[in-house]
Amino acid sequence: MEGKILIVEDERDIVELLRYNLRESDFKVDTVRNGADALQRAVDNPPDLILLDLMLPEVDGLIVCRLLKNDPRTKNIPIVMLTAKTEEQDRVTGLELGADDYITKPFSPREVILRINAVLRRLRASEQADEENQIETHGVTIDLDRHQVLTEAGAIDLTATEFKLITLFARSPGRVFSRDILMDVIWGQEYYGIDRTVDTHVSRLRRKLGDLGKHIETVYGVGYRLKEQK
Amino acid sequence: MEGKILIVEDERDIVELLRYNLRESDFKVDTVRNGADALQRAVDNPPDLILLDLMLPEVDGLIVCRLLKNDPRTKNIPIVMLTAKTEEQDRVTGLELGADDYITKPFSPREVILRINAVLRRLRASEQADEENQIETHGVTIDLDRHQVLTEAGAIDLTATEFKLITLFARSPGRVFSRDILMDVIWGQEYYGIDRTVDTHVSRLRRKLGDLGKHIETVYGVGYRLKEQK
DNA sequence: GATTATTTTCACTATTTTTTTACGGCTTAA
DNA sequence: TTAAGCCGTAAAAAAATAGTGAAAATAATC
Repeated sequence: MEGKILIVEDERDIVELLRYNLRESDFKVDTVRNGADALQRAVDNPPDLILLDLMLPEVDGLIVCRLLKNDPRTKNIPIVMLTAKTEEQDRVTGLELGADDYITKPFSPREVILRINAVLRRLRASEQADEENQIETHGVTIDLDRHQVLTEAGAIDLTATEFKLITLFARSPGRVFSRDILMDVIWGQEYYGIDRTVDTHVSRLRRKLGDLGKHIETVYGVGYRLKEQK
Repeated sequence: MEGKILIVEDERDIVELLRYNLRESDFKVDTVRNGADALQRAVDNPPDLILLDLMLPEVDGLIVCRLLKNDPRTKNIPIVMLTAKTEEQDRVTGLELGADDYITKPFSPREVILRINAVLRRLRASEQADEENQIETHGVTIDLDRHQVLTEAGAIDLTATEFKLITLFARSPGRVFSRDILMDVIWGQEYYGIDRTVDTHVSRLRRKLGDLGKHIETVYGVGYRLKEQK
């Protein structure tokens, strides 16, 4: 048994599609059709993960997400939001309200399964490693609050993209990130770009970072990684 | 080669437009003109992605989509639907069932390519994140996240092909892989090379791996295998 | 609304990997 | 033992991938 998923969705067809495929993948499935029931069920019978539609009747999915994340009894349950493409534009902010991932419609069952697994695994991994607002590596400090990289020589300012990159690298030193993953994590699912773009950012990042930049390694044919410090 | 695309579309002009542009972008293209053929072809000669017109003669594209997603042999093939703008309104709900993306007509070839790449990338990214990340054998660890083989003496860096090889071997210790199978698994079925190529990679792999390399055995007249550890 | 900063794309070069070639040595079966 | 088919591997050739300056496109800011 992989875990228990609570689906919060009002369209029957989608519920059925998801239910069927999640069961195939050994998840236990529970469903409710509106936000009020979701809150209730999450407390009474807490799932391991909630699949939450952004467009719900009555109470908006975003509100539900916020309420779940504000309630100490449910705040630790990961939430994956289902959003329609057209909505996405203005509402991506939903992610900032505590959701752990989002999937844009239309989506294939396969993609849903993969993302759920990814979120659950990420959660397990981070359960031990507590979130910090500073990351130290190779003698420099990445300060997430200040949005700066602090070195002996002084502070280095980075653009938003560059900062996301170095933060991602520094959180998992030694781990290789493919360009696919980088685009997915940093630019999001809706990004249609070419991978030379990633190279350009890495290139500038290396230059700006000076010594730390030398520790960003290219893994030919695979991606990039930050050298682990010894 | 980027991948193989199956176009399901009855209008010749559109087929030609798509075929030409996809080939330009290094996709292999296969086409059928109706739903029944699509189902058949998807099983017989599975593509990496299906471009499916919503308006098909006889069987509606939506039905085809559902059938494809319900058949275990084809359910994992991503589907991008082609829809006319006017249809979109009333049928968006249906589209949300199982497809991975949709494109509204009229569309520019460039947009189609970008979207196809994005869908394929998204799946690759999720898949990659989903992998097991370590294999232990003969006292060394193959770390998939780091893309390195870790030994007591230190980390060994391998090229992409070498790494695929040792990973394949290590996942099935004792099993013999013929050169044909290796080429199929590692290079893909479209590849026509000579078997000396495989030897060259194995040769370099053995050298780079040191002690572990000694455990890669040649099975004369058959192929290679990684010795099972006792 | 203009200006500035950032991001993305493009074009080209540099680098690294992969494939092929060529040939000597090895293994096996009769 | 020996011939015929296999295999190993240097080295060259070909292909693939990565780096990067600069231009173009976007986004952010004043």
